[in-house]
Amino acid sequence: MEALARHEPPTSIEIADWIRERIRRGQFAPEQRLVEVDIIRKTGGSRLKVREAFQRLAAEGLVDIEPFRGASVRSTSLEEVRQIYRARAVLEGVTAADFAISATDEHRARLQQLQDELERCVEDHAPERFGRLNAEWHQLLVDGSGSTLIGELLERLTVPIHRLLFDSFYDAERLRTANEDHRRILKAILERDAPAAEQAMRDHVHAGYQMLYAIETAYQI
Amino acid sequence: MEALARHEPPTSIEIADWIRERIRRGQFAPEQRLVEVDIIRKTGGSRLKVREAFQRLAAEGLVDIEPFRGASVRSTSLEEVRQIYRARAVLEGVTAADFAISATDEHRARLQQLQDELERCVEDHAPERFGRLNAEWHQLLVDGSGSTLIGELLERLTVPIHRLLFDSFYDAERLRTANEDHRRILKAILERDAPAAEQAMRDHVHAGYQMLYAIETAYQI
DNA sequence: GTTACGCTGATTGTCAACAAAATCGTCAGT
DNA sequence: ACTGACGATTTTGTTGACAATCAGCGTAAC
Repeated sequence: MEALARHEPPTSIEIADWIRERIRRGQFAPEQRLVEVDIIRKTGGSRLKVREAFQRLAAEGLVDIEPFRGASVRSTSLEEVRQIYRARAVLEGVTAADFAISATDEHRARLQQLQDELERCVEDHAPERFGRLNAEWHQLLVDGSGSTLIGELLERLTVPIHRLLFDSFYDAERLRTANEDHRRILKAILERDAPAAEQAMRDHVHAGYQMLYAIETAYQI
Repeated sequence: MEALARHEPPTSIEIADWIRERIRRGQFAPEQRLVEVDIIRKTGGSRLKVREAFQRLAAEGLVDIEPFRGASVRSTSLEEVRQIYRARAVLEGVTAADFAISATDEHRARLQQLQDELERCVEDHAPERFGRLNAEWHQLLVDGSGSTLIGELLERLTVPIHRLLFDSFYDAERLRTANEDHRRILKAILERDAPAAEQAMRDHVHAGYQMLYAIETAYQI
Protein backbone atom coordinates (compact mmCIF):
# COMPACT_ATOMS: atom_id res chain seq x y z
CA MET A 1 0.00 0.00 0.00
CA GLU A 2 1.67 3.09 -1.27
CA ALA A 3 1.45 6.45 0.43
CA LEU A 4 1.02 9.72 -1.40
CA ALA A 5 4.14 10.98 -3.13
CA ARG A 6 4.09 14.69 -2.36
CA HIS A 7 5.18 16.08 0.97
CA GLU A 8 3.01 19.16 1.05
CA PRO A 9 -0.18 18.42 2.92
CA PRO A 10 -2.70 17.05 0.40
CA THR A 11 -6.08 18.64 -0.23
CA SER A 12 -9.34 16.82 0.43
CA ILE A 13 -9.68 16.26 -3.31
CA GLU A 14 -6.31 14.58 -3.54
CA ILE A 15 -7.14 12.39 -0.58
CA ALA A 16 -10.48 11.50 -2.15
CA ASP A 17 -8.70 10.60 -5.40
CA TRP A 18 -6.26 8.47 -3.46
CA ILE A 19 -9.02 6.56 -1.69
CA ARG A 20 -11.11 6.25 -4.84
CA GLU A 21 -8.22 4.68 -6.70
CA ARG A 22 -7.71 2.10 -3.94
CA ILE A 23 -11.37 1.21 -4.00
CA ARG A 24 -11.31 0.83 -7.79
CA ARG A 25 -8.32 -1.48 -7.61
CA GLY A 26 -9.87 -3.56 -4.88
CA GLN A 27 -7.13 -2.65 -2.41
CA PHE A 28 -9.91 -1.40 -0.20
CA ALA A 29 -12.38 -4.25 -0.13
CA PRO A 30 -16.15 -3.81 0.02
CA GLU A 31 -17.47 -3.29 3.56
CA GLN A 32 -13.98 -2.48 4.71
CA ARG A 33 -13.94 0.35 7.22
CA LEU A 34 -11.88 3.39 6.36
CA VAL A 35 -10.34 4.39 9.65
CA GLU A 36 -9.46 8.05 9.83
CA VAL A 37 -6.05 7.67 11.43
CA ASP A 38 -4.99 5.06 8.87
CA ILE A 39 -5.80 7.39 6.00
CA ILE A 40 -4.12 10.23 7.84
CA ARG A 41 -0.96 8.19 8.29
CA LYS A 42 -0.86 7.06 4.69
CA THR A 43 -1.75 10.33 2.99
CA GLY A 44 -0.31 12.84 5.40
CA GLY A 45 -3.54 14.80 5.36
CA SER A 46 -5.11 16.34 8.42
CA ARG A 47 -8.11 14.77 10.05
CA LEU A 48 -10.37 17.49 8.74
CA LYS A 49 -9.25 16.94 5.16
CA VAL A 50 -9.77 13.21 5.44
CA ARG A 51 -13.29 13.72 6.72
CA GLU A 52 -14.00 16.13 3.89
CA ALA A 53 -12.76 13.51 1.46
CA PHE A 54 -15.17 11.01 3.01
CA GLN A 55 -18.04 13.41 2.44
CA ARG A 56 -17.14 13.79 -1.21
CA LEU A 57 -16.86 10.05 -1.71
CA ALA A 58 -20.15 9.55 0.07
CA ALA A 59 -21.75 12.00 -2.34
CA GLU A 60 -20.32 9.96 -5.19
CA GLY A 61 -21.81 6.83 -3.68
CA LEU A 62 -18.50 5.04 -3.25
CA VAL A 63 -18.60 5.14 0.50
CA ASP A 64 -21.13 4.74 3.27
CA ILE A 65 -21.02 6.93 6.35
CA GLU A 66 -22.75 5.61 9.44
CA PRO A 67 -22.91 7.52 12.71
CA PHE A 68 -20.06 6.63 15.03
CA ARG A 69 -18.88 3.97 12.60
CA GLY A 70 -17.37 6.34 10.10
CA ALA A 71 -16.80 5.59 6.45
CA SER A 72 -16.72 2.17 4.85
CA VAL A 73 -16.44 1.00 1.26
CA ARG A 74 -19.85 0.47 -0.27
CA SER A 75 -20.32 -2.92 -1.81
CA THR A 76 -21.89 -3.09 -5.23
CA SER A 77 -24.53 -5.74 -5.73
CA LEU A 78 -24.79 -7.70 -8.95
CA GLU A 79 -27.98 -5.80 -9.74
CA GLU A 80 -26.13 -2.54 -9.32
CA VAL A 81 -23.41 -3.74 -11.66
CA ARG A 82 -26.09 -4.44 -14.22
CA GLN A 83 -27.47 -0.93 -13.89
CA ILE A 84 -24.00 0.58 -14.12
CA TYR A 85 -23.37 -1.24 -17.38
CA ARG A 86 -26.79 -0.32 -18.69
CA ALA A 87 -26.02 3.34 -18.13
CA ARG A 88 -22.50 2.96 -19.51
CA ALA A 89 -23.84 1.29 -22.64
CA VAL A 90 -26.11 4.17 -23.59
CA LEU A 91 -23.65 6.88 -22.59
CA GLU A 92 -20.74 5.31 -24.43
CA GLY A 93 -23.12 4.62 -27.27
CA VAL A 94 -24.06 8.25 -27.71
CA THR A 95 -20.41 9.16 -27.31
CA ALA A 96 -19.52 6.99 -30.27
CA ALA A 97 -22.39 8.46 -32.28
CA ASP A 98 -21.34 12.03 -31.52
CA PHE A 99 -17.73 11.18 -32.27
CA ALA A 100 -18.74 9.82 -35.66
CA ILE A 101 -20.40 13.12 -36.47
CA SER A 102 -18.24 15.77 -34.91
CA ALA A 103 -14.74 14.42 -34.32
CA THR A 104 -11.84 16.10 -36.07
CA ASP A 105 -9.66 14.29 -38.57
CA GLU A 106 -6.87 14.20 -36.00
CA HIS A 107 -9.17 12.38 -33.60
CA ARG A 108 -10.14 9.88 -36.26
CA ALA A 109 -6.54 9.27 -37.21
CA ARG A 110 -5.50 8.80 -33.61
CA LEU A 111 -8.34 6.33 -33.09
CA GLN A 112 -7.20 4.30 -36.06
CA GLN A 113 -3.66 4.38 -34.73
CA LEU A 114 -4.75 3.17 -31.29
CA GLN A 115 -6.73 0.44 -32.94
CA ASP A 116 -3.60 -0.81 -34.71
CA GLU A 117 -1.69 -0.88 -31.45
CA LEU A 118 -4.51 -2.79 -29.78
CA GLU A 119 -4.41 -5.37 -32.54
CA ARG A 120 -0.72 -5.87 -31.86
CA CYS A 121 -1.47 -6.33 -28.16
CA VAL A 122 -3.81 -9.16 -28.98
CA GLU A 123 -1.21 -10.89 -31.10
CA ASP A 124 1.48 -10.44 -28.46
CA HIS A 125 -1.03 -11.25 -25.71
CA ALA A 126 -0.08 -8.25 -23.58
CA PRO A 127 -3.16 -7.81 -21.39
CA GLU A 128 -1.96 -5.01 -19.12
CA ARG A 129 -0.85 -2.91 -22.08
CA PHE A 130 -4.14 -3.73 -23.75
CA GLY A 131 -5.94 -2.48 -20.66
CA ARG A 132 -4.12 0.83 -20.75
CA LEU A 133 -4.60 1.38 -24.47
CA ASN A 134 -8.21 0.33 -24.18
CA ALA A 135 -8.83 2.99 -21.55
CA GLU A 136 -7.09 5.50 -23.82
CA TRP A 137 -9.27 4.39 -26.72
CA HIS A 138 -12.47 5.02 -24.80
CA GLN A 139 -11.13 8.30 -23.45
CA LEU A 140 -10.32 9.46 -26.96
CA LEU A 141 -13.92 8.86 -27.98
CA VAL A 142 -15.09 11.08 -25.14
CA ASP A 143 -12.63 13.80 -26.10
CA GLY A 144 -13.72 13.77 -29.72
CA SER A 145 -17.43 13.63 -28.95
CA GLY A 146 -17.55 17.06 -27.38
CA SER A 147 -19.16 16.28 -24.05
CA THR A 148 -16.95 16.51 -21.00
CA LEU A 149 -20.05 16.02 -18.85
CA ILE A 150 -20.69 12.54 -20.20
CA GLY A 151 -16.98 11.90 -19.74
CA GLU A 152 -17.31 12.72 -16.07
CA LEU A 153 -20.37 10.55 -15.71
CA LEU A 154 -18.54 7.62 -17.28
CA GLU A 155 -15.61 8.30 -14.98
CA ARG A 156 -17.85 7.53 -12.03
CA LEU A 157 -19.79 4.67 -13.57
CA THR A 158 -17.15 2.06 -12.95
CA VAL A 159 -17.17 -1.18 -11.02
CA PRO A 160 -14.34 -2.04 -8.66
CA ILE A 161 -12.20 -4.69 -10.25
CA HIS A 162 -10.67 -7.23 -7.91
CA ARG A 163 -7.35 -8.64 -8.95
CA LEU A 164 -9.04 -12.00 -9.18
CA LEU A 165 -11.26 -10.80 -11.97
CA PHE A 166 -8.62 -9.02 -13.96
CA ASP A 167 -6.96 -12.12 -15.32
CA SER A 168 -10.21 -13.76 -16.28
CA PHE A 169 -11.53 -10.58 -17.79
CA TYR A 170 -8.53 -9.99 -19.98
CA ASP A 171 -7.86 -13.47 -21.24
CA ALA A 172 -6.88 -14.10 -24.86
CA GLU A 173 -10.36 -14.90 -26.14
CA ARG A 174 -11.88 -11.82 -24.54
CA LEU A 175 -9.23 -9.58 -26.05
CA ARG A 176 -9.94 -10.98 -29.48
CA THR A 177 -13.70 -10.43 -29.34
CA ALA A 178 -13.27 -6.98 -27.79
CA ASN A 179 -11.07 -6.06 -30.70
CA GLU A 180 -13.60 -7.30 -33.18
CA ASP A 181 -16.13 -5.01 -31.49
CA HIS A 182 -13.68 -2.16 -31.75
CA ARG A 183 -13.21 -2.77 -35.44
CA ARG A 184 -16.96 -2.64 -36.02
CA ILE A 185 -17.23 0.61 -34.08
CA LEU A 186 -14.27 2.13 -35.85
CA LYS A 187 -15.64 1.19 -39.24
CA ALA A 188 -18.99 2.85 -38.51
CA ILE A 189 -17.23 5.93 -37.19
CA LEU A 190 -15.00 6.31 -40.21
CA GLU A 191 -18.05 5.97 -42.43
CA ARG A 192 -19.70 8.67 -40.30
CA ASP A 193 -22.58 6.29 -39.66
CA ALA A 194 -23.66 7.53 -36.22
CA PRO A 195 -26.53 5.10 -35.55
CA ALA A 196 -24.37 2.11 -36.49
CA ALA A 197 -21.55 3.37 -34.26
CA GLU A 198 -23.98 3.83 -31.38
CA GLN A 199 -25.44 0.36 -31.75
CA ALA A 200 -22.05 -1.29 -32.11
CA MET A 201 -20.78 0.46 -29.00
CA ARG A 202 -23.83 -0.56 -27.00
CA ASP A 203 -23.31 -4.15 -28.03
CA HIS A 204 -19.66 -3.89 -27.08
CA VAL A 205 -20.38 -2.61 -23.57
CA HIS A 206 -23.13 -5.14 -23.12
CA ALA A 207 -20.77 -7.93 -24.11
CA GLY A 208 -18.36 -6.68 -21.48
CA TYR A 209 -21.13 -6.85 -18.93
CA GLN A 210 -22.06 -10.38 -19.86
CA MET A 211 -18.43 -11.39 -19.55
CA LEU A 212 -18.16 -9.85 -16.11
CA TYR A 213 -21.48 -11.34 -15.06
CA ALA A 214 -20.36 -14.80 -16.08
CA ILE A 215 -17.15 -14.46 -14.11
CA GLU A 216 -18.77 -13.04 -11.00
CA THR A 217 -21.50 -15.65 -10.83
CA ALA A 218 -18.92 -18.35 -11.44
CA TYR A 219 -16.93 -17.19 -8.43
CA GLN A 220 -20.15 -16.74 -6.44
CA ILE A 221 -19.25 -13.23 -5.36
CA MET B 1 -36.72 32.38 2.11
CA GLU B 2 -38.03 29.61 4.25
CA ALA B 3 -36.05 27.97 7.01
CA LEU B 4 -36.02 24.27 7.69
CA ALA B 5 -39.15 22.99 9.41
CA ARG B 6 -37.77 20.59 11.99
CA HIS B 7 -36.21 21.72 15.22
CA GLU B 8 -33.80 18.88 15.76
CA PRO B 9 -30.40 19.81 14.38
CA PRO B 10 -30.35 18.80 10.70
CA THR B 11 -27.81 16.41 9.23
CA SER B 12 -25.37 17.46 6.53
CA ILE B 13 -27.51 15.61 4.00
CA GLU B 14 -30.61 17.56 4.95
CA ILE B 15 -28.69 20.80 4.73
CA ALA B 16 -27.32 19.79 1.33
CA ASP B 17 -30.86 18.99 0.17
CA TRP B 18 -32.05 22.34 1.43
CA ILE B 19 -29.33 24.23 -0.43
CA ARG B 20 -29.72 22.12 -3.58
CA GLU B 21 -33.40 22.90 -3.74
CA ARG B 22 -32.74 26.65 -3.46
CA ILE B 23 -30.20 26.46 -6.24
CA ARG B 24 -32.64 24.55 -8.45
CA ARG B 25 -35.34 27.11 -7.89
CA GLY B 26 -33.00 29.97 -8.60
CA GLN B 27 -33.37 31.37 -5.08
CA PHE B 28 -29.63 31.06 -4.86
CA ALA B 29 -28.39 32.74 -8.00
CA PRO B 30 -25.32 31.63 -9.95
CA GLU B 31 -22.04 33.00 -8.57
CA GLN B 32 -23.81 33.88 -5.35
CA ARG B 33 -21.65 33.17 -2.33
CA LEU B 34 -23.02 30.79 0.26
CA VAL B 35 -21.97 32.32 3.53
CA GLU B 36 -21.66 29.80 6.29
CA VAL B 37 -23.35 31.82 9.02
CA ASP B 38 -26.33 32.56 6.79
CA ILE B 39 -26.91 28.88 6.11
CA ILE B 40 -26.40 28.15 9.79
CA ARG B 41 -29.01 30.71 10.76
CA LYS B 42 -31.54 29.48 8.24
CA THR B 43 -31.10 25.75 8.71
CA GLY B 44 -30.13 25.55 12.37
CA GLY B 45 -27.22 23.27 11.50
CA SER B 46 -23.82 23.52 13.07
CA ARG B 47 -20.93 25.00 11.17
CA LEU B 48 -19.36 21.61 10.65
CA LYS B 49 -22.55 20.18 9.15
CA VAL B 50 -22.85 23.12 6.81
CA ARG B 51 -19.28 22.68 5.63
CA GLU B 52 -19.89 18.97 5.11
CA ALA B 53 -22.93 19.85 3.04
CA PHE B 54 -20.75 22.15 0.93
CA GLN B 55 -18.34 19.30 0.31
CA ARG B 56 -21.14 17.04 -0.88
CA LEU B 57 -22.54 19.71 -3.16
CA ALA B 58 -19.07 20.41 -4.50
CA ALA B 59 -18.73 16.71 -5.33
CA GLU B 60 -22.04 16.93 -7.18
CA GLY B 61 -20.75 19.90 -9.11
CA LEU B 62 -23.41 22.31 -7.94
CA VAL B 63 -21.05 24.41 -5.93
CA ASP B 64 -17.54 25.79 -6.23
CA ILE B 65 -15.25 25.96 -3.24
CA GLU B 66 -12.37 28.41 -3.39
CA PRO B 67 -9.83 28.81 -0.64
CA PHE B 68 -10.80 31.53 1.82
CA ARG B 69 -13.79 32.41 -0.31
CA GLY B 70 -15.89 29.45 0.64
CA ALA B 71 -18.72 28.01 -1.40
CA SER B 72 -20.55 29.73 -4.21
CA VAL B 73 -23.21 28.58 -6.64
CA ARG B 74 -21.66 27.30 -9.84
CA SER B 75 -23.04 28.90 -12.95
CA THR B 76 -23.94 26.64 -15.83
CA SER B 77 -22.85 27.79 -19.25
CA LEU B 78 -25.03 27.35 -22.28
CA GLU B 79 -22.65 24.68 -23.51
CA GLU B 80 -23.04 22.82 -20.25
CA VAL B 81 -26.81 23.00 -20.56
CA ARG B 82 -26.47 21.42 -23.97
CA GLN B 83 -24.42 18.58 -22.57
CA ILE B 84 -26.85 18.07 -19.71
CA TYR B 85 -29.72 17.73 -22.13
CA ARG B 86 -27.69 15.44 -24.36
CA ALA B 87 -27.09 13.11 -21.44
CA ARG B 88 -30.70 13.43 -20.27
CA ALA B 89 -31.96 12.57 -23.73
CA VAL B 90 -30.16 9.25 -23.93
CA LEU B 91 -30.78 8.30 -20.32
CA GLU B 92 -34.48 9.12 -20.44
CA GLY B 93 -34.56 7.43 -23.82
CA VAL B 94 -33.26 4.15 -22.50
CA THR B 95 -35.58 4.51 -19.53
CA ALA B 96 -38.56 4.67 -21.86
CA ALA B 97 -37.25 1.68 -23.80
CA ASP B 98 -36.76 -0.40 -20.67
CA PHE B 99 -40.15 0.67 -19.38
CA ALA B 100 -41.76 -0.51 -22.60
CA ILE B 101 -40.24 -3.93 -22.11
CA SER B 102 -40.30 -4.56 -18.39
CA ALA B 103 -42.93 -2.36 -16.76
CA THR B 104 -45.81 -4.01 -14.95
CA ASP B 105 -49.41 -3.56 -16.03
CA GLU B 106 -49.99 -1.32 -13.02
CA HIS B 107 -47.21 0.96 -14.19
CA ARG B 108 -48.65 1.10 -17.67
CA ALA B 109 -52.12 1.86 -16.37
CA ARG B 110 -50.82 4.58 -14.09
CA LEU B 111 -48.92 6.12 -16.98
CA GLN B 112 -52.06 6.22 -19.08
CA GLN B 113 -53.93 7.78 -16.17
CA LEU B 114 -51.29 10.48 -15.69
CA GLN B 115 -51.43 11.17 -19.39
CA ASP B 116 -55.18 11.83 -19.16
CA GLU B 117 -54.64 14.25 -16.31
CA LEU B 118 -51.93 16.03 -18.24
CA GLU B 119 -54.28 16.44 -21.18
CA ARG B 120 -56.80 18.11 -18.87
CA CYS B 121 -54.09 20.45 -17.61
CA VAL B 122 -53.44 21.62 -21.13
CA GLU B 123 -57.13 22.33 -21.71
CA ASP B 124 -57.45 24.16 -18.39
CA HIS B 125 -54.06 25.82 -18.91
CA ALA B 126 -52.79 24.95 -15.44
CA PRO B 127 -49.03 25.19 -15.88
CA GLU B 128 -47.91 24.61 -12.30
CA ARG B 129 -50.07 21.52 -11.95
CA PHE B 130 -48.76 20.40 -15.33
CA GLY B 131 -45.24 20.83 -14.04
CA ARG B 132 -45.91 18.63 -11.04
CA LEU B 133 -47.68 15.91 -13.00
CA ASN B 134 -45.00 16.05 -15.66
CA ALA B 135 -42.32 15.37 -13.06
CA GLU B 136 -44.44 12.51 -11.74
CA TRP B 137 -44.80 11.17 -15.27
CA HIS B 138 -41.05 11.07 -15.81
CA GLN B 139 -40.49 9.62 -12.35
CA LEU B 140 -42.97 6.85 -13.05
CA LEU B 141 -40.99 5.88 -16.13
CA VAL B 142 -37.86 5.55 -14.01
CA ASP B 143 -39.70 3.44 -11.43
CA GLY B 144 -41.06 1.10 -14.07
CA SER B 145 -37.83 0.79 -15.97
CA GLY B 146 -35.98 -0.99 -13.18
CA SER B 147 -32.90 1.20 -12.84
CA THR B 148 -32.68 3.32 -9.73
CA LEU B 149 -29.14 4.25 -10.75
CA ILE B 150 -30.28 6.01 -13.90
CA GLY B 151 -32.97 7.62 -11.79
CA GLU B 152 -30.31 9.08 -9.52
CA LEU B 153 -28.25 10.26 -12.47
CA LEU B 154 -31.28 12.03 -13.92
CA GLU B 155 -31.97 13.53 -10.53
CA ARG B 156 -28.65 15.33 -10.75
CA LEU B 157 -28.76 16.21 -14.42
CA THR B 158 -30.99 19.21 -14.03
CA VAL B 159 -30.56 22.83 -14.92
CA PRO B 160 -31.46 25.52 -12.43
CA ILE B 161 -34.68 27.14 -13.54
CA HIS B 162 -34.86 30.83 -12.90
CA ARG B 163 -38.30 32.14 -12.21
CA LEU B 164 -37.95 34.18 -15.35
CA LEU B 165 -37.82 31.10 -17.50
CA PHE B 166 -40.65 29.21 -15.87
CA ASP B 167 -43.43 31.23 -17.45
CA SER B 168 -41.90 31.16 -20.90
CA PHE B 169 -41.12 27.50 -20.62
CA TYR B 170 -44.60 26.46 -19.65
CA ASP B 171 -46.68 28.55 -21.99
CA ALA B 172 -49.75 27.15 -23.70
CA GLU B 173 -48.06 26.21 -26.95
CA ARG B 174 -45.23 24.39 -25.22
CA LEU B 175 -47.66 22.39 -23.09
CA ARG B 176 -49.50 21.29 -26.18
CA THR B 177 -46.44 20.09 -28.07
CA ALA B 178 -45.05 18.41 -24.96
CA ASN B 179 -48.27 16.50 -24.64
CA GLU B 180 -48.11 15.41 -28.24
CA ASP B 181 -44.65 14.05 -27.53
CA HIS B 182 -46.00 12.25 -24.49
CA ARG B 183 -48.73 10.66 -26.53
CA ARG B 184 -46.23 9.36 -29.04
CA ILE B 185 -44.08 7.92 -26.27
CA LEU B 186 -47.06 6.38 -24.52
CA LYS B 187 -48.28 4.80 -27.72
CA ALA B 188 -44.92 3.17 -28.38
CA ILE B 189 -44.74 1.96 -24.79
CA LEU B 190 -48.19 0.41 -24.84
CA GLU B 191 -47.28 -1.34 -28.08
CA ARG B 192 -44.12 -2.55 -26.34
CA ASP B 193 -42.07 -1.01 -29.14
CA ALA B 194 -38.90 -0.21 -27.24
CA PRO B 195 -36.87 1.41 -30.05
CA ALA B 196 -39.77 3.68 -30.98
CA ALA B 197 -40.27 4.66 -27.35
CA GLU B 198 -36.59 5.44 -27.02
CA GLN B 199 -36.49 7.56 -30.14
CA ALA B 200 -39.67 9.42 -29.23
CA MET B 201 -38.34 10.18 -25.77
CA ARG B 202 -35.05 11.45 -27.16
CA ASP B 203 -36.90 13.74 -29.50
CA HIS B 204 -39.04 14.94 -26.62
CA VAL B 205 -36.07 15.84 -24.44
CA HIS B 206 -34.29 17.43 -27.36
CA ALA B 207 -37.34 19.57 -28.09
CA GLY B 208 -37.27 20.71 -24.47
CA TYR B 209 -33.66 21.69 -24.89
CA GLN B 210 -34.34 23.65 -28.04
CA MET B 211 -37.13 25.47 -26.26
CA LEU B 212 -34.88 26.35 -23.34
CA TYR B 213 -32.08 27.35 -25.69
CA ALA B 214 -34.35 29.70 -27.57
CA ILE B 215 -35.52 31.36 -24.38
CA GLU B 216 -32.06 31.69 -22.87
CA THR B 217 -30.48 33.17 -25.97
CA ALA B 218 -33.44 35.52 -26.31
CA TYR B 219 -32.84 36.83 -22.80
CA GLN B 220 -29.06 36.84 -23.40
CA ILE B 221 -28.32 35.00 -20.19
C1' DG C 1 -8.72 63.17 -9.47
C1' DT C 2 -6.62 58.96 -8.68
C1' DT C 3 -3.64 55.67 -7.10
C1' DA C 4 -1.51 53.25 -3.29
C1' DC C 5 -1.53 52.01 1.26
C1' DG C 6 -3.01 50.32 5.51
C1' DC C 7 -6.66 49.53 8.72
C1' DT C 8 -10.83 47.10 10.26
C1' DG C 9 -14.53 43.90 10.22
C1' DA C 10 -16.18 39.86 8.15
C1' DT C 11 -15.41 35.29 6.57
C1' DT C 12 -13.14 31.09 6.05
C1' DG C 13 -9.49 27.54 7.46
C1' DT C 14 -7.32 24.83 11.02
C1' DC C 15 -6.32 22.72 15.21
C1' DA C 16 -6.63 20.67 19.65
C1' DA C 17 -9.30 19.25 23.26
C1' DC C 18 -13.19 16.99 24.80
C1' DA C 19 -17.57 14.09 24.51
C1' DA C 20 -20.01 10.08 22.75
C1' DA C 21 -20.22 5.74 20.97
C1' DA C 22 -18.54 1.44 19.46
C1' DT C 23 -15.26 -2.32 19.69
C1' DC C 24 -12.53 -5.67 21.87
C1' DG C 25 -10.73 -8.41 25.41
C1' DT C 26 -11.36 -10.18 30.09
C1' DC C 27 -13.36 -12.58 33.49
C1' DA C 28 -16.85 -14.48 36.30
C1' DG C 29 -20.75 -17.67 36.39
C1' DT C 30 -23.04 -21.46 34.67
C1' DA D 1 -16.54 -24.53 26.65
C1' DC D 2 -20.25 -20.93 26.33
C1' DT D 3 -22.51 -16.64 27.71
C1' DG D 4 -23.02 -12.25 29.29
C1' DA D 5 -21.59 -8.29 31.86
C1' DC D 6 -17.99 -5.06 32.50
C1' DG D 7 -14.17 -2.06 31.63
C1' DA D 8 -10.32 -0.35 28.76
C1' DT D 9 -9.18 1.12 24.38
C1' DT D 10 -10.12 2.72 20.00
C1' DT D 11 -12.64 5.44 16.93
C1' DT D 12 -15.71 8.91 15.66
C1' DG D 13 -18.41 13.33 16.52
C1' DT D 14 -18.59 18.10 18.12
C1' DT D 15 -17.28 22.32 19.90
C1' DG D 16 -14.84 26.48 20.58
C1' DA D 17 -10.94 29.18 20.09
C1' DC D 18 -7.61 31.02 17.17
C1' DA D 19 -5.10 31.95 12.71
C1' DA D 20 -5.19 33.28 7.87
C1' DT D 21 -7.24 35.67 4.36
C1' DC D 22 -10.26 38.66 2.00
C1' DA D 23 -13.29 42.86 1.08
C1' DG D 24 -14.46 47.38 1.87
C1' DC D 25 -13.25 51.94 3.22
C1' DG D 26 -10.95 55.86 4.36
C1' DT D 27 -6.72 58.52 4.03
C1' DA D 28 -2.82 60.51 2.24
C1' DA D 29 0.56 61.23 -1.30
C1' DC D 30 1.20 62.44 -5.92
